[in-house]
Formats: sequence, structure tokens, C-alpha cells
Amino acid sequence: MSHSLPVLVHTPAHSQVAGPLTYLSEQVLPAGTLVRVPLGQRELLGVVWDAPADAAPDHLDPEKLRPIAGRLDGIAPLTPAWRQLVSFAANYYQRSAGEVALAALPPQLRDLNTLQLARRLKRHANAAGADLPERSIAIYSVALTVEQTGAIAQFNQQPGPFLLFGATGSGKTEVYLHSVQQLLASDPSAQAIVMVPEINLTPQLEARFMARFNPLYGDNAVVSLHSGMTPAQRLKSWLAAHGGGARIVLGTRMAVFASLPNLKLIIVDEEHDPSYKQQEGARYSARDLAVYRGRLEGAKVLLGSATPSLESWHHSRPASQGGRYVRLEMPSRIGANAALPLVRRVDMNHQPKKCVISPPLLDAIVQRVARGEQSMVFLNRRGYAPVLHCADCDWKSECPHCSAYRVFHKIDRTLRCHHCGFTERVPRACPACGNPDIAPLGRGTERLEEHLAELLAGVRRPNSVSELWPEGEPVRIARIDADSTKLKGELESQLARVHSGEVDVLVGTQMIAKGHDFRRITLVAAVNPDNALFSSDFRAPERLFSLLMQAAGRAGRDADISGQSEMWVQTFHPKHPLFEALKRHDYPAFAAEQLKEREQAAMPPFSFQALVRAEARTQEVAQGFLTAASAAASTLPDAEHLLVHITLYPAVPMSMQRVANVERAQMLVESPSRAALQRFLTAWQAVLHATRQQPEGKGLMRWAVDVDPLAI
DNA sequence: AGCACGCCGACT
DNA sequence: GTCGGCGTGCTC
Repeated sequence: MSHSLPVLVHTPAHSQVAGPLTYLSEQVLPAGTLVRVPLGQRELLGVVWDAPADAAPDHLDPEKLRPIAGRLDGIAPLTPAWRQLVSFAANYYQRSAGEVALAALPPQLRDLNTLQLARRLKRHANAAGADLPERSIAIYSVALTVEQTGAIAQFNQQPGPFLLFGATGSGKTEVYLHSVQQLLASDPSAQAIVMVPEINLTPQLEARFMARFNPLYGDNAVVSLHSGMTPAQRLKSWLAAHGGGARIVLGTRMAVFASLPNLKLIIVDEEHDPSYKQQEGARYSARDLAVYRGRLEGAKVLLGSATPSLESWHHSRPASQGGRYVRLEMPSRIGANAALPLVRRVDMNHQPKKCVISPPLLDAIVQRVARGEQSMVFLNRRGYAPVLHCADCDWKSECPHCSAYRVFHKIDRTLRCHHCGFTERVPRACPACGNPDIAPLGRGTERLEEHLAELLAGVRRPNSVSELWPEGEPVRIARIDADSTKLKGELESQLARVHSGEVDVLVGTQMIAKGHDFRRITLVAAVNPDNALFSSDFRAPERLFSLLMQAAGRAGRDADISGQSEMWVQTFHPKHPLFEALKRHDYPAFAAEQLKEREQAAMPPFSFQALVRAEARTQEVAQGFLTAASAAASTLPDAEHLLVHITLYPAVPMSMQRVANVERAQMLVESPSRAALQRFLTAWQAVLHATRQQPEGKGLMRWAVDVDPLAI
């Protein structure tokens, strides 16, 4: 007799088949087993799921049930904890469990047929266990600072979760290494996850972890997991983690879903970074899931940052005030002469009109060049100019498909839309009135690079021995942004040029402010950071502060020159509290002020939000759908109770209203209670599905819920 | 999401 | 006469 099995397959929440599907099997397979199942014309990877607790009498015709096609032998079933994590994430972020579960598995498991997979597993089994080194018990004894020792002592005494609040250069990474090392030494099967926000940052962390742990635990002790790897590499890492052979999984946000049978520690580096929030599909926060998973599996969780998210900072207030995280503080930079850089504000109200690099800043850069030191200038806008403009008829380089301007890229003489990719040659004359005199408005990194080259044209580098330049070489300027690093390996090669001293002035977007250690940079300048001060996005100041602090941290990491390092900020609002706090490197003061504002305005972390987004050919349809779904919420059974702590705001166009000829609208849902918001969203999901079938849903292209959105 | 089926315009 | 556009509908 055949048994019926609940199986998750990759069916999106939008479809009607959201829950587990039922299949027949000759044997009873335990939950977590990987299987292949027929669905329509296809054969898909599936995960045997837990039978629903209420044992719902399924109203399915037993005749229509199909048998599973086979099971994936040689892969142990996924653990109850992993399944619980997937279920929680699916519920919390309003997606189907199948979508979350299958997205969390390596893509090759889906693609390979059973035979190919069997071969792969065999090869893997042969390779594993071959090269375990002599277990040298000798624990690396890196000299820790007093602050590091204190942080680790607290970490060892308490269950956590922990927020490691450590200045840039205070040695957070050594605390991570040490905590992992203790764990692996104390428990021969324990495993850890270490997450970083961006793929770019994995190689240097990987190098440090491998240097530390490969000699102790073999070459397979540390594996990586991120989307920059080939499918085969990802499968290999995943299998090593799932089998328990890999002790440390190092990766980006996807690593939070890695299957580790004996997970004991999760580290989230730069926990404030917005990259931890997935921006498509199931929009999960890997940082928040890490905290949940830690509690679920009894693993310690360590979040680290020099500028924590206000959410985490708030959670780490004293327990007496309701804090749930333990705050570990490491305020000092390590090194003989390791003062934090001096922050200098340039009041642009008192500088020549329209100047981009103010005279004092230029002077400071020239001085650095003269001393053979490096400077870094950043501007959060790539391209040559954000818009091209005709002074005669006021034509602007709008994108025909989006509500945005096309950016002028001088390098290849194109107008490019950064939202839909639409690219055209720059017109010779104004397309509207024929005026040949069309001019760039504003400034991006390309133009800044050009401008700096002009300003520094007369400056010569000293000590040149080149015969070509008897009076000294010209200043060498490099630019690093998404355009200059599009090709694989370009970022690495450009960074290498900076490190080896082949560059005097580095121009770039925030890409250069993140994480890369530049030993010889003694000046960092933000050319025009004011936009974020008055942004409609309430998180913009938080992001700006963190970006500037991180950028300042790039300066003077080399102990013997850090004495002179400076962070320059050009602003029309030098007295703004954000810059006052920056000057003092005073994140706590900045956070306190921001939290006060957030509390008064009842914004996160004092309230909880979700956003419903809708896309359609017209704004009316997109908004109409949201409005109808909002109105229909009151028809829910128990609506009175469900809606009691819920605010449903009106549907509005998104700030980027139109992208690639698709109109976008959104609606904010807010509640002072996370539980109330969850209850409402769960009940309301059916209404959203149903609204799509109503006349108001006609013409709607898609909709999605974003729980805990980062940008509104 | 795929992948079918199904009904209307420009090509070998 | 077909090839193929993407509009609706179904998958245990």
C-alpha cells in the first residue's frame, strides 16, 4: 500500500498551490528527505515536509495523486531546525514555504538528475577526509587587546544575542576569529556561520579564516557560500556543510539558510548593512533570521558593527530598560598611534559659488600628493552628469520608459538609464529644439575625476626619478565605481593598484568606502553628502552616518601615518547634528538623537511596517488594486479584532513611479505590535489573492508584500 | 514560476 | 498555408 507524503516544491506564493503538495510513496520517507516529483509536465526537486498538525481532511481526489519519481540517496534529510527556520521565514515574510525552502537549496540540486548527483556525491565522498592534518593542539595565541579580552569574556559568560559595537580598526575580526576558534576547539563537531554583506568582502575574510583554521582542521574546514560562486562550487560547499565536514560557512545573506547539522555560532559582520535584506522573492533579513535561528538552535549570535542599525542598537539598550541583546563595546582603534581621523567640515556657504572641490580641500589633497600619501574622494553618483539639459527649451534627458533622467556617460558618449538600462548615443543637438548647445547638469564620478585632473594638472609628484618627467610626474588619479569594475577581476586589479601606491587620488562611489583596507590613505573626502540630510526616506541619515563613519575608517589604518589622517566633509549645513556627532565619532549620540525622533514619530524600531507593492501598466490599476484590497480587509472574519492596532495608509505611487514602462504603487501597513502586524498580514494575504480575481485586479501585473522594508 | 493550450498577424 | 506573438489557466 502507498503512503501519502506532503512535499514542498518551488511554487511561488502567487499561485494557488502555496502549501505542500501530496504525493504517493511506497515507503514512508522522513520529513526533510529530498525527492524528485512530477508536477505537470516537469520533474522537480522537492522536500518531504512535516504533516500538518491539524491533520486537515484533504479534499483531494485520491485518484489524482501521483507517486514520487525518486529520492536523492546519499543526502541526509534536512533537520527539524532547518525546516522550522524555513517555515518561520515563509510565514513571517509572507511567501510560500516551497519558495523559501527550494531557494535555500543549491541550484544544482534542482538541475542535476539522480545519476549525475550520485556521481557528484561519490566524488565528494572520496575527496573528503583524505587530508586531515595532524591535529596540532597549539592554539594560535594572538595577543588580544584589553577591549578584545573583555568582549570575549562577556561573550563566554552570557547566552546573547550580542551586539559587538567596535570602532573601525578596533579588531572586530579578531574577536570573530577567536570566538570561532574557542568553539571549534571545545566541541569537535560544532559548526559556525560567518556572514558578510557583500561578495566583494568575502575574499579577504576567507583568506584570514583559512589562514587561521586550515592548518588546524584541514583544507575543507572553511567553505564559502555566495552567489558569485559557480553552481558546482556552491553544491560542493553546501554538501560539505550539510554533511558536517565543513566547520565554518562563510558567506553572504544566503548563508543564513545553510544546512548545518551542528550549528553553534552565527556571526553577522557589519550587521547594519542594507545588503542583508533580500530585495526580491522572499524579502528576508538575514540578520534578523540569524537571531531567530540562533534562538531556535541554541547557537550563539554575534552581530558586529561600528555603526549598528538603530534596530540592533535599540535592542542592545540595558536589560533594565527592556534590551534583549548584550552590548559589547570596543571603542578604541588598535595601534601605536591609532587616533581616529580628524573630521573637518567645509562650510560651502563660504566657498566660491559652484565650486565642487573647495579651495581648502584641494589644498589638503595637494599637500598629501606632495608627501607621497593617498587621498580618497567619494561621490555617491556614477557617470559623468546625472542629467543633460538644454538651456533654450528646458529639455532634459528623461528616460522614455522610466520616471528618471538618463545619466550622461562621457566615456562612451551615451545617455544611460540606471533603472531600465535604456541606452542611446548622446544627441548632437537638443532633440526638442535643435539647439546644439546642450550641457551636463550636476556631477558624477566621471566628471569629478576629470575635474580633479584639471585642478591637479599643474601639480607634480615629488622624488620622481623618471627621465620622462624631469620636474616630477603628474598626479595619478583612478576611479572605482560600478562602471569601472563591471568586468570580472577589475575591482581586484584596481584595488591592487591603489595598494601598491600607483594611485595618488582615488575617486569613487560608496563602493570604495566599504570594508577595503587602504593602508596609505590619509585623507578621505565626501564631496556632496547633503542630499541625505533632507531625504524623504527616514533611514537616509542613518545610512549617511554609517557611510561617512566607514569612509573615515578607511583613512590612516597604517599605524605609523594615522596621526595625520583626516576626513573632510563639504556641506552647506556644517552645524547639522549628524556632522557634529560625526566630528566626535560619537555614534551613541547620533543614535540617541535619531531614536528620539523615531520614537516621537512612532517609526521603527518603535513601530513595525510592511509594504504592499503593486505593478501595472497604469498607475490607476496599480493603486486601484491596493485600494480595493485595503477596503476588503474589513470584510475579513474577525476584522474588528484583526484591525485594532493596524494602520492602513492610502495607496501612493512609489518614489520611482515608473520603471521600464511599468507603473508602480505601494501601500504602507503599520502597527505598534509586531504580532498584530503578523496576524493581520497572514489573514489579509487571502484577500490580496482574491482581489486579483476581482474587477479591480484586472490588468495588475504583480504584487508583493515586503515585511520590515528598508526604504519606503 | 513553468508550461500548456489557444486564437490572431507576417513570413518560408 | 505555417511560425510565433503572449493572454488565460493549471500543476498533488
